[in-house]
Amino acid sequence: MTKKSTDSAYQFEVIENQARKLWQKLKIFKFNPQKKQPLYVVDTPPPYVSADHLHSGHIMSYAQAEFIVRYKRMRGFNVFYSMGFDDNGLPTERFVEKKYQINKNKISKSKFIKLCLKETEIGSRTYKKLWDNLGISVDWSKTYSTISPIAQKISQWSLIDLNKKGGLYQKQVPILWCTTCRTAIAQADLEDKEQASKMNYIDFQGQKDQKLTIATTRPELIPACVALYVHPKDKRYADLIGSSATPALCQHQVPIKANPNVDPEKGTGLIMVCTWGDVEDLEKWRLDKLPTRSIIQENGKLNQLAGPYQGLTIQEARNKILKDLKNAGLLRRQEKINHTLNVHERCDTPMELVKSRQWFIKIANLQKTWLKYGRQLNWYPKSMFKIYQNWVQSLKWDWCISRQRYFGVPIPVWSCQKCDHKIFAKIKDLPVNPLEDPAPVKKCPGCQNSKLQPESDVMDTWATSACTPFLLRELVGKNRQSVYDKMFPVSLRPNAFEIIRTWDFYSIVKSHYNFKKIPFKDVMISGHGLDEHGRKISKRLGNYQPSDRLLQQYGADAIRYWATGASLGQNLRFNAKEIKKGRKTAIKLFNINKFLSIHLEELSQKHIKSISQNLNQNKDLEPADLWILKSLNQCIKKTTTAFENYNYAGAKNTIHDFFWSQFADYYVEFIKYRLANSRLTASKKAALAVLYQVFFNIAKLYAPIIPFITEYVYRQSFSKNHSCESIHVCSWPEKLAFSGRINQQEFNQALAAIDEIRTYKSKQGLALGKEIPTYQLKTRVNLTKFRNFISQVMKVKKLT
RNA sequence: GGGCGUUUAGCUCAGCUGGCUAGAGCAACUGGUUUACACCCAGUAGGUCCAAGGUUCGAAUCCUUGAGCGCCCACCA
Repeated sequence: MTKKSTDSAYQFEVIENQARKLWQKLKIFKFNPQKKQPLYVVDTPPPYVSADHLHSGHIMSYAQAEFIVRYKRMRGFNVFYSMGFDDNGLPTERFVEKKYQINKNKISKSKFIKLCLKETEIGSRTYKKLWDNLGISVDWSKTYSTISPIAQKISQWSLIDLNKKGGLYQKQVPILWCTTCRTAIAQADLEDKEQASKMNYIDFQGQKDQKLTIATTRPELIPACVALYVHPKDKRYADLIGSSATPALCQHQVPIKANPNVDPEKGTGLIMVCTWGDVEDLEKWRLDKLPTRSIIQENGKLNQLAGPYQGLTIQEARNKILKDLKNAGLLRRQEKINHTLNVHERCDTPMELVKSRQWFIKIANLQKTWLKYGRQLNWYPKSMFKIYQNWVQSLKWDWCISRQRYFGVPIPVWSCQKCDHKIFAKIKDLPVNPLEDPAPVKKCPGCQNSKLQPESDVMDTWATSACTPFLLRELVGKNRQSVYDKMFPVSLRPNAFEIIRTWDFYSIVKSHYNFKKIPFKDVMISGHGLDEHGRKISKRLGNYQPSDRLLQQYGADAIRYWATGASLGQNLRFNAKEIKKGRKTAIKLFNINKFLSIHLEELSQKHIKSISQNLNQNKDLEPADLWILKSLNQCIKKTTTAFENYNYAGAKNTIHDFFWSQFADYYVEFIKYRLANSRLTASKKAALAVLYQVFFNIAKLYAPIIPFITEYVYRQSFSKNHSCESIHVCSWPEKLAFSGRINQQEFNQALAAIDEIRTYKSKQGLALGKEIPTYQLKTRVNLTKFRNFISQVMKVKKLT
């Protein structure tokens, strides 16, 4: 008993460690495919292992989804909750390049891949530790990584199948290109970035020595100019249509054409079309079958067509040509402007259009299909469908899935060098790497040529992660056929809003081609974690605390509690006070548990057994008991509805109100005088039974949100009388049956009377427990019924 | 230019399909060792619910218009 001073205070380290060990030992979260209960399959976003700065935002979004997982588990679902890691593709490669200050082109492929694998190993360990500490209830025997053989196999299968269904093609076209990463990229990989630039007004040479002024922000593309355009009704230029011009500092001639899309108001009304400066150029080039003068190479440097600018980078060429134009007197004027550029989200490099041979999945002209699927999903919150819709409607390009990179899933194809016939790998051989493995046939089935070229490109990392809805069941295996079949489509896809246009959208694309089905039923979208000022958390700003330090400082329960602070889809500011509120809640539960156990200690096993029984036979319940039970039932109903709608924030608010304002601050105070009786009266027994039942249910309601302290409470006070190994596999609370009726309004008057006396004592500077001889109530209350109750609770000898 | 979200107490936010005097936590102030808890308890003060108009017996809540903030998309000659 000398240890009492340390034992009697709440120490989250001890409590949380105990719970972690218990869950591990009992394998509470292990998926059991043999269970009869309905399945609930969660398609958790596999985090990029290359994130080396985990912060409150990561904690927030994974915790929010996990509240639902724990709730569903208690609801009796057979929950499948696995964790994957997304470790292939550009994010990882960029991370490795930055960390080791290298460039993929200056290191051997095998060395580079080795480094990538090393970093992904480190990354996944970091994440696993964080998730364990946070109490993310994953079945760790069901993990995958997107570079693992099983993921490669499914990803390659999906692609081959998609090809059979006509969704795949290879083509040499101008494509979005990143000159830093030296790979093709997709529309979804672009990001907006505002940049200061200059609008340059430059004179081209017309046929009759006229000066034709064009405006451009990209003068380095002048050597790539293939035509000039005016609006057909623009009087200023009407006589030019059909003639030609010579771009500034160039020798070649370009035609002057008319197109109604040209806005006479913008610039000079005379525009240059280059191959290819932007999407507009591309359209006119296609439409009018213009010649190609492509000057930007894959490495971002200019080629021989650029003449004196050959070998320069885009920026160098821009500076030099502006200087030359100025010297030649062809630069009329410059205007400073701010414009938004499309940049590659991984490296901030402005996107270029470069002609290149790539693999595509057909998505661009199927908007209606994608919207149809989108409407079939249950979006939580509903408004997130709009983001999806918005994106689908803005699709311009087919999905370019080939990347000229190293660390990814290979495209499982060989091409005949003679007739370009495509030979796909055999399904039974997957996963394959065409660069290392033999082709499935010796000769081209088309022309009998024996020279087969292995594909060297890898896939966009999203092309693999988009397969997770049908990858998860592979972790269970086909020998569990009945479960395997039911695991797709999955029940829930939880993710942050910024990957709706990538992960969610691409998953729908894959699922459409491969199965003609929606990939998931419910989508739960989370917001962002922000810093305390509402700014986006970024490594560059350093405006965050590392997640492991947060956990050490506050404990997992407290931080999880904070994560309930944003309603679904909303951003959440970091707020240390809100975390402390979580800790206070844990402390309160800890202390009430202590209060309960002190009273349970006095009882015999037989009596404890009896108070853990149903209350519907108990004839001794008093008004306060009935009031709290009725209130608990309302709380259970409201909390359940909230969780059913993925509204963990509403659930928390409901439980919080009930627990603090009604249970802790009132009910526990109301029964103290009954418990103080040294004899085990019927009244005392009733109070203990209600205290026991209500507190048990509160612990269960809180369990999905603060799993550690609730597990502690369960082990301490309830597990002896209930068969569940852990509170997290106990059944979710349902409406309690009890005998007796209560007039809620009448009882509310008694509560008002108690408040009145509390205020009086407080204003008099009296302790609440101080006995006062007499008090005259102003509140109208049925005293014949409640005199004894009020005067006992408030220690008033004579109440009138 | 288009879309989405947001605006409620000093701060961070709840307020569902319109209905009793608009709530919580923190901060401030006053008081209190009360047999679970000083990591506590009780109380006090603090709000033209962004603005204007409309619907209604009644609006923080619904409609219209506008403003501020944040995000996404488009344009970037």
